[in-house]
Amino acid sequence: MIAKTKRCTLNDIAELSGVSKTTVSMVLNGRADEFRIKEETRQKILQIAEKNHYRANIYAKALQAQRTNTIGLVIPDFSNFGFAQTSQMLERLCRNHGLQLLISCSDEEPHLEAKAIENLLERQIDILITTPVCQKRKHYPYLNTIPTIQLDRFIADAPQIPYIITDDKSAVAAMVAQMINKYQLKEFYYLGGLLQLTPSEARLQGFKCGLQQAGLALQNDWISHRDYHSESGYIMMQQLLQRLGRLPQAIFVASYGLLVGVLRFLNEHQLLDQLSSQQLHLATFDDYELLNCLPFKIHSIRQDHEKIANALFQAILSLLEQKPIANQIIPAHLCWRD
Amino acid sequence: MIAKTKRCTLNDIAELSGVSKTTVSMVLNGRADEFRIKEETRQKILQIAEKNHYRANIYAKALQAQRTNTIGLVIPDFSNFGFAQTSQMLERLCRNHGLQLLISCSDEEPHLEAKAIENLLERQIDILITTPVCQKRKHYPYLNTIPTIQLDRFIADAPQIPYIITDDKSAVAAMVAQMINKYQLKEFYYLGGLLQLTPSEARLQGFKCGLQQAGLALQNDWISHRDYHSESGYIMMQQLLQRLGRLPQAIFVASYGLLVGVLRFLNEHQLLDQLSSQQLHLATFDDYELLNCLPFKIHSIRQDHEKIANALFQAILSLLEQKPIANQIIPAHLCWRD
DNA sequence: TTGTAAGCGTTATCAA
DNA sequence: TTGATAACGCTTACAA
Repeated sequence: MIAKTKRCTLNDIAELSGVSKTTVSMVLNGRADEFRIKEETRQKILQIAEKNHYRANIYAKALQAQRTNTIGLVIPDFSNFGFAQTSQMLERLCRNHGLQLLISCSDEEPHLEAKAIENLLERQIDILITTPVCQKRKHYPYLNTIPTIQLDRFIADAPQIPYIITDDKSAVAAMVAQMINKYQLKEFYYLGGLLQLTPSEARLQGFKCGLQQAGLALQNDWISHRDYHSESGYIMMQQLLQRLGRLPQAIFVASYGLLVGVLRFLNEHQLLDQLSSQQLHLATFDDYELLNCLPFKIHSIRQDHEKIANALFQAILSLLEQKPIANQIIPAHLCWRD
Repeated sequence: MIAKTKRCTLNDIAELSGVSKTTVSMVLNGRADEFRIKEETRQKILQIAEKNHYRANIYAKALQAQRTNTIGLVIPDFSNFGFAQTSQMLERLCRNHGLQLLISCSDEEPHLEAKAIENLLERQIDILITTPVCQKRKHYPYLNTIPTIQLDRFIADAPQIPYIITDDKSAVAAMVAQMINKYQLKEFYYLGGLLQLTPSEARLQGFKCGLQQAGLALQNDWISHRDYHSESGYIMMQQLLQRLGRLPQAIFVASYGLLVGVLRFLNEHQLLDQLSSQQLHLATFDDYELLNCLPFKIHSIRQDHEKIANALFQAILSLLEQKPIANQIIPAHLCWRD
């Protein structure tokens, strides 16, 4: 808005058409039939509204309807391809249904997350979708205040808050077990991210499961954990190599970010050709198109962001109708590159 | 909001404190001094508001203030790292200043763009930031209605609408010229995206400039153009190879998406080692961390998304104060990998 | 078939 | 130092 030619309101249209606000409101909301507005009046109003580019003021609407048709979404990171995909699809779905998605970013920082959520609550969002940064319910005092859906992760001690996540565990287990069999692996290392996040936990569990399924006994020093920055991938790879004094037979990396660090390390130490010659078998969680463009094969696990977005949207619709929703665990796809 | 325990309003706080709405409003807006509200009253109100988790209804506020403190942003693609970065930083800046950024996505489709913008206008955004998909002003009839900033591209026949873009031309020219000198190039091919977009045009101009600066005469068949999908990179590379019957000496690729296609082609045809052995020199617009992890060197150009976001934000502030703003052309950085 | 009036939660103006 | 009231633009009982 901001100064400039004043917007045209319901009242303006009413005056121009020589009828009352009520009539205009009914016609413009497609309830002309319901109230048996004369065809002639109807046409006139429609025409005048059209000509004047009338657009209802949603703030007035929200105020009187006591509902904003607005959904808040807090993700850790825009530049994370997966969250970007999910957000993009969800935004489209919402928009097509007259809902406005407000996207914010926590940067994995508790205080930024708190600020983002506080801001969304101020904006009277009808529903909150969040990827919680903290693990305890006590960090989220507003939880009873607003219908909430957890995305990608969940708070351990809030069983009544529904979540929509990827089935990390099954996917990792399947991939790990199959790799062991296929390559006759005698050892398998694991580089993971922040263990307190539920997906990290699930991926690690999947890894252990996979070993078990394939009958390979887990050794203590196979598992490393740090955070999800690519730098951590670099460091873990470096430490692993120092410890072993040689390249391991196989490594599962828990995220693409970590993989980038691992690759950078291997590249800087001229070890990438060990990958090409299959001396080292690499697999990663997350899938990127670039993995198809490398002179070595890295298997990957692709989350189904479309399904996730759809599930989120269905959940939104249910909540808006006050219906309860169930947790959803969306399968992931194994991408084999041979 | 959606049913649940009714939110607490100004009125509620007023009744609880035994004063009028006016007083509460003044205190809660930090204007207690201005109106010389008694310290005692002040404290009581603050306390009661605090205890009841009072949050002002911004819809009521917007309605009465005739201004929404809301900024609309339409980008082509969330999953594009650059746009994601810019959006993320801009969102943070806006939020920290009490502005709400509404992010939408056009998918490079004119009709989706139109819908997204229409939706934002309905939401009474104060300012629109857009990456226009179409080239003619006539596709954007609302342009006089709302203060607008163009991001990354601009419409040719709308010189009065300010834009903020990267200095593609200079960066490409510098990189191309330096590569020619460094590698003693006798030929240089160019794979570009949709020519009607202003950045494509600028990058191509930069390429031509670079040749000229280095004294290399442009040949007709050096330049190919398609859209920005990775598939196009693949196809252009394929056609180039067919045409030449050999690998060229050097190629500049106009975007990371195209580069992915090019690499996929080279990989599928076992040509990547030509890259490692510097038989083929590759450079690309856009910079990704993964380029540091490859067993071959690809030079790149990094846009300064932080500067762009900051420039956008400054422009927003100016426009909100009704001040005019100037076009901005932000320098890019050359990332050499040797 | 259409109009009147109240009310949604704020803020601003003016009065007390 | 504080309060009453109108207004923002819209929807919806209820009235005509």
